[in-house]
Amino acid sequence: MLSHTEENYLKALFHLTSEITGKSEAGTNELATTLNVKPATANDMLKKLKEKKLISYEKYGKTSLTATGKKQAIQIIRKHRLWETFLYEKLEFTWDEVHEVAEQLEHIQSSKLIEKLEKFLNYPEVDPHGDSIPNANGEMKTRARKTLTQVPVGKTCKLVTVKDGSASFLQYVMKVGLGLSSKIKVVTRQDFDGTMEIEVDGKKSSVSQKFADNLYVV
Amino acid sequence: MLSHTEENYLKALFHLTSEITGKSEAGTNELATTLNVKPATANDMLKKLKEKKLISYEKYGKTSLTATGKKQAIQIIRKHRLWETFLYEKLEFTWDEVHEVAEQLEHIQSSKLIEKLEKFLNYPEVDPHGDSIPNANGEMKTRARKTLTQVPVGKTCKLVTVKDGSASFLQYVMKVGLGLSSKIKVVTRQDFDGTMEIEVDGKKSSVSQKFADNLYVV
DNA sequence: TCAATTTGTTAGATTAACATAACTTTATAT
DNA sequence: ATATAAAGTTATGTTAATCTAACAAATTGA
Repeated sequence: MLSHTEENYLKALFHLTSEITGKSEAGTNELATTLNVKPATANDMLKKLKEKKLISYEKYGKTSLTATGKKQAIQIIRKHRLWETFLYEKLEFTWDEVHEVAEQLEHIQSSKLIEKLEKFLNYPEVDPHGDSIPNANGEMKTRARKTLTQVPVGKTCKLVTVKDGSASFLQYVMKVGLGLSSKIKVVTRQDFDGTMEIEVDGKKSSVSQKFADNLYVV
Repeated sequence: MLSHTEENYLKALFHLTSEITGKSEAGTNELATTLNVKPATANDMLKKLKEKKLISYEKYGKTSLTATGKKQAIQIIRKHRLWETFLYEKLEFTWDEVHEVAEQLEHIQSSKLIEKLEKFLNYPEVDPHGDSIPNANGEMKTRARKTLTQVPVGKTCKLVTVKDGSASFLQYVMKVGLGLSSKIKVVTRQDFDGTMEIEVDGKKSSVSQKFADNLYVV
């Protein structure tokens, strides 16, 4: 049985070494920063997690999760995302409120609880941020999050979430007629600077690449 | 902000000094026993809680909650009971499974969460064990509780809750075919030792007085 | 009433998770 | 190539929550 703190280290390591970041190892300082602790503290924990065979770590080297460690990390992420889905869908939390509470709920120890919760939510595959939810075996549809920038001309996609959640950006998004689950058709794209023409509910708009990079779609 | 441990002490003190137990103070050893710690450990915590003005405590004396401490304890109990209701009603947990998981969930810190959960459950007044759920202001309907022992022969009553909530007792209760809201008919009672014959869903069982004393009914 | 039992307290250790300060190793930049 | 910066480590200390062992106070029962 892992402590809350140990679980948080595994989760942080998983995120720091995912496909999205592109890296397969993380540094001690980097890890300490993401967990808001001092490097010395992280160093202590790395030794402990190595002892438990959850990470590969050598003095002055980079750290990565072992197969076992990764498995455990995925289970925590599974719980986190299921709770986020619960908060969003059943308790009327907004997308920006779910994370903080899910950070606490993910540490509740009860396999029955998480299985029943998953069933109650009707086996969702994606959380409110559009991240896919691993199943009980840790298998995860790697629908790696895609931004609007990656959608080919002529195709239509659905808005899942935004990367930058600032009020100013959200207002801009709404001005273009977009909301959660909006269908977006990519009409044209300039090779020069990535500026795109998109169509939402029959309404055409021109948006910059920076804008498109901030929209996650499926 | 209280630690999980501090919250558990307040909760234990509340239960040890409730109307049901009849007492208004608790001893150090008694408290230690219910929390599964050594008296020395409880003693340290009592000093700390006194410092925080959550309990009244004097060296070699008995302990009781202050108004502030009681208020906090009730909020924890409110959370516990709402989570139990959620597990029972929404996640298909059985009667005897809810407590253990609720012990963990009750420590989640988020007033929004508990308000939304209460709304989602449609403002329940009673948890799956029949204990009333305090509202956001800490107000609680104190229903006069009657035990099965007090029901006259020939009468039928409804099971509301149990006095001893241990898993082993709850399993025994279920074995007799009893569940929340079960109708119980008292068929016979021996004057000698109080042993009763009862009927639940047409099924007859013989139960001891001790057993009957543990069942609250209306 | 006073010796025995129960109850409560103190002192001193331990463990997990953090910190600071001083140090060592590795990376980098001209 | 090597001085400097960045990254990582070690030693030491703190706090919260636990323990054991020894001691002190309060209760009780003959």
